[in-house]
Amino acid sequence: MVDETALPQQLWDFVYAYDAAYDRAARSAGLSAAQACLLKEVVDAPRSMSELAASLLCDASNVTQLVTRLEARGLVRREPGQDRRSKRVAITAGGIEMVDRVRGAFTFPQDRLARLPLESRRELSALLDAMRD
Amino acid sequence: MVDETALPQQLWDFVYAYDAAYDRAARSAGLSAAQACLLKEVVDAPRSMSELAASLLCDASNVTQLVTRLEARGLVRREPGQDRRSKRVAITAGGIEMVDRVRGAFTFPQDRLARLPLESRRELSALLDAMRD
DNA sequence: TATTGTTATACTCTATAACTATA
DNA sequence: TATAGTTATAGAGTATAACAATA
Repeated sequence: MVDETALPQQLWDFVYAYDAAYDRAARSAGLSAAQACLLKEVVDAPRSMSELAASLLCDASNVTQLVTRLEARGLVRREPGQDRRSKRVAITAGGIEMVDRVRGAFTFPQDRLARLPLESRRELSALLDAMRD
Repeated sequence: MVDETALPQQLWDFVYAYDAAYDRAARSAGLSAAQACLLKEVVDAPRSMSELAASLLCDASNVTQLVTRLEARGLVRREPGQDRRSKRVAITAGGIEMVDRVRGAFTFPQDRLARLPLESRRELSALLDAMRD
């Protein structure tokens, strides 16, 4: 376990800025970050509601609402699943276009990263290096 | 500008997991992530409402509500600012204790990072290295 | 009984617009 | 007029609990 004290405050700042950048990209496409995340999860293959809850780290009832909103906009489709209880969420052409838009709008928060003290960037690099082994 | 296509999907996964870890830590202390972030901003020195809006990257009206909730729980205090329009948000002893609790509960999502392909970790390291110069 | 998903509900986050008080 | 902050409002994200249908 990596000690928390070894993590520079600036690493959190970087994550925060990265997150905000993603949020901006999603919003520029007319989506919330949560909606964009869900679309990304189903862009390659359909997923069941429970699979989505697991990978999005949220409750199933939340997925229900997210999917309902996305379905109302024609970006995903509920399809019958394996047994008659489960459903698969499949992306539509419109949904794929949205994913592409978000990707295109995303810009790496280089300015924030560049503002990190040398020391912090070194620490982060070292942290990653240590994990290679 | 760093090209978006150079960023591995796994980098986003890492950021996502890091963010979720912070959220868990905050919740284990009975705070939302947004509340914990605000407390962190005022832990060293009082800040005005508008300063908080700027550093939290959100609207001032949002800060008003966050501070109102935190103040109701005795974690921050509104103090008179420079002129009679502005206010400073100061942390209380209870607020400091909360920040410490969140810090103590935060655990680095090492498992996720360890799951990154070597290739991705190398790319991230390289990205950081390149920015040193 | 256990699992999959939904519904009802409540709280928080967030922004926009309109507002008050002060500068 | 401009600035700091608040209030009113609305939409979205989120979880808990209770529920229906299926296994």
